[in-house]
Amino acid sequence: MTERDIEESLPDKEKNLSEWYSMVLEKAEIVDIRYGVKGFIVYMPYGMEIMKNIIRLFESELEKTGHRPVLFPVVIPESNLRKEEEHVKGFAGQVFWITHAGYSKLEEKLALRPTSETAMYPIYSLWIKSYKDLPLKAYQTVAVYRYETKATRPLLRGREFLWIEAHNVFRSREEAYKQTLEDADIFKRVSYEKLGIPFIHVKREEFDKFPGAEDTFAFDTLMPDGRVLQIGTTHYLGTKFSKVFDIKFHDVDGKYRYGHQTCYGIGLSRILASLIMIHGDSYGMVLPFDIAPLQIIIIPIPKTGYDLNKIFEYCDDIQRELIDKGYKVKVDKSEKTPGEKYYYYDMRGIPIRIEVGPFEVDNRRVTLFRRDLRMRVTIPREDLFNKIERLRVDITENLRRKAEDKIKNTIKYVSNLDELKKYSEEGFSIFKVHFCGNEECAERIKNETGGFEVRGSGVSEDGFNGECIMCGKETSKIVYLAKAY
RNA sequence: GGGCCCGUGGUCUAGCUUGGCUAGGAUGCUGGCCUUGGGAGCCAGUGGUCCCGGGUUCAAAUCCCGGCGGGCCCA
Repeated sequence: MTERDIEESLPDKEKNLSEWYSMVLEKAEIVDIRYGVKGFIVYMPYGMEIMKNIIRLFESELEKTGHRPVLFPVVIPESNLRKEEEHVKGFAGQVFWITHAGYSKLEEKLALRPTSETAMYPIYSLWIKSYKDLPLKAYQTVAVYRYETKATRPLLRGREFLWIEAHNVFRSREEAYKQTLEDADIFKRVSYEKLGIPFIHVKREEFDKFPGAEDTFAFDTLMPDGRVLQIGTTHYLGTKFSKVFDIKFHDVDGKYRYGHQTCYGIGLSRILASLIMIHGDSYGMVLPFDIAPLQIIIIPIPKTGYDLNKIFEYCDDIQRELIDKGYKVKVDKSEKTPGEKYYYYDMRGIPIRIEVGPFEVDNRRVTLFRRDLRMRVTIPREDLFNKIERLRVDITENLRRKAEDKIKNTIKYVSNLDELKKYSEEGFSIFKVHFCGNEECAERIKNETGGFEVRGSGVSEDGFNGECIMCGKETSKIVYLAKAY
């Protein structure tokens, strides 16, 4: 493999993440931020193609695990939204309300769903009669609306964002709890394995739970600036909502019981943002093979005095073979120079490029370039398919491994604030500490460490006895601390 | 929540402090020539509610007030 010095077209991602991110979104044509309403953005075709591929992966896993698709209305009557007390309190400040229609004022205000519990559960109550109707597992892929008061940022924090929400009902607490683990497993199979986005799986502290939940579990990933980003959550709701919305079933023993519920949120917009920021480099995006809307681009390289059609035919032949094998392949025959095409497809993260000029045609060879490592190799034409099969796996694995090493190497256990400060200055950005569980301590930690937040305790991680890093109280609870988006 | 910066053809931007010329440039786009192994070059053409509203003034992209939108930093 060879590598040359090539002019970069973006600011250094490590030094100036914000600027880098804005430029990639624009240059790679992911989103258009000029819609003109704060917190609302337009997904451009290329961004939406990637998004749809991400969605397909999650939906496929959800359906494999018995979830069925549904679509509930975007509007929620005020009276429904207000039924579960803690839930309302949690969202009250960020609900968009429809108060008028045409020339008249609505008798009852309608909320744009900030999340769909209160839209779905009244209907769940009608659907569920018997234990035979359980478990009920359903999901929808929709946009939700939250009037964010913090600064909005494209894909990271919007007032409208895409997610998948699964809402399940079970006979028992045990079954529901098992579901929260299945949710984590789905997240691992897609986010980690296919997208190469590693995450820490944590149980949020009492004071940090989803409004109305008994327990909240979250998936936090790491951004290149050392801050963590919540990209998914799953909640055990217990019977809090089922009691309020009357979701009860006739059990085998003839008694009526309330369903145990879970809900699962997959932050699609944020996952796309993570994908861009975690894998990208100074030439733009780098996409894992399986979700790239275009996986292989073939660039013909004309030469004066050499029959261009011969080159095109060679390209077409390669394309035909690879399409037959199931890849997404294009030949760019436009009249732009090869160099300009390289920049274009690099920016968009196309995993593999094939270059075909007189040299390749005359010697029955192909030149391959892999986007993730930016390396070129020339191989015999017959070896192409096998090489691509190998790269398909290698590229995604390489991206995943790099991201995983990064998150693993930034986690450090510390037993006091001085240590935290010291290691933080040395570049560590996620800390494990003993923590008593009190919100006051969490507040003090945040204030005294320049913004490190309690993110919760690692799920299925072993603990040991120690003292709360803030108040010194004896505890076996260990939590993650990190600065967060 | 607090602070700072910004808004000019499709895109990026000069001009604004010190009000006054046909709003200048780059890029893109269209046509042509020439070219093509990491963003080529030349020629011609195309493209503007200077974010919105109000005010000051003989005169506002420029000054003042308000709004909307975007970005950055801090909590």
